[in-house]
Amino acid sequence: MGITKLADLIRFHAPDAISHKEISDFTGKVIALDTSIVVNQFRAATPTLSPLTGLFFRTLTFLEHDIKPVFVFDGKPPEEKTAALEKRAEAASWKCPNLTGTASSQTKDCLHLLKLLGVPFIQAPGDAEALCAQLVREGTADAVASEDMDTLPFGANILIRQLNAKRDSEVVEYSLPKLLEKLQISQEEFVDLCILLGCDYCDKITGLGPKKALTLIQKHRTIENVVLHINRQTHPVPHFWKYKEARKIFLDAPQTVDPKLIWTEPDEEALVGFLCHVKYVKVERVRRRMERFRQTRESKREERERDKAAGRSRQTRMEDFFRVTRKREQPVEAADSSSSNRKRPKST
DNA sequence: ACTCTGTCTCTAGACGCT
DNA sequence: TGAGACAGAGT
DNA sequence: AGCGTCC
Repeated sequence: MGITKLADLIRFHAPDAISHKEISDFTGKVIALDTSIVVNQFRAATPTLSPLTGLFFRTLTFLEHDIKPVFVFDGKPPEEKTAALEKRAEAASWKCPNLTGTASSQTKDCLHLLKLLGVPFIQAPGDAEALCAQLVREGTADAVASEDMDTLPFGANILIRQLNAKRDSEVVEYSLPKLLEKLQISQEEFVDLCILLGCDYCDKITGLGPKKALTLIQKHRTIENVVLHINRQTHPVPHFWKYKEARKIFLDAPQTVDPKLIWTEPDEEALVGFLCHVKYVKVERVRRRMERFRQTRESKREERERDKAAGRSRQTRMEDFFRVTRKREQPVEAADSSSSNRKRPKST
């Protein structure tokens, strides 16, 4: 579920924290991905067939762009989240939610596939989103790609949405520093704001939506102070409200060893063996994709050689990450400061 | 008027052939 | 599952 | 670009 209406709030109150890019702008970056989100996307898109092929194709596309993905797997969700998970499972189907953190067979398949692709993965102690955010905070990853907004209160500076394998698709980047700057609140205050908006870890105060919650936090800075200044008749505080626990989950980083992330060449023969023999994917499909993969990499390599020979210095580091705006200029100057920054200036 | 809530509806990935 | 559109109720 | 297929 993520944070209720947070995307709307940002779009309306801090559009400058959002920038539109394309996948090639993330060349050379380490991107952390919440595996369960990715797999669920493929499952939702093609309910009848395995999400493995989707994972296979998309990961290769990342690698073709010299993007270094690291897949993070969910661990045992925190106690506070079980209520939300149960409610979600009940709404979806009768199935009991996985509260134990035990790897399903599907998860094992994903692990195996990633291993054959030479892509690193990490088992999170708790929520994958939390660990993704920590990887970004400590500099292990440059950004986290997810459709969920949770990583922002978890402290990930850069969140990327709509990062898929389609050509010319718009990638949406959220900058946490820009967001806090624009809203004029601290990270701690932002966490309180997210709790008021509604998160997975505790109840919310009914009657408070994005606009009021933001105003209240900007005025009173903490949930404790907000509670003192609202009408408790019209906006009753939940009984046994565990907002402090939720706050702790967001702000206290999960302890984890910083693993050395290694990317190696995909093992084509093993991939064919697994995907085609075990999972019955058409051999020719896998082969053809791997062929394209090798060709794309080769041409990229040649291109780099040419650039180096031409004296162009290599792509540098973190700095250009925040400044990439080499898309054709967007008509941002044209009045309209409110919400519609969503124009697509076309595609190359 | 403004804003939150509930309910409804639609959509969702990537490839390759034409 | 989430995200937009709409109707409805509360302030 | 549109559309059927992937498993």
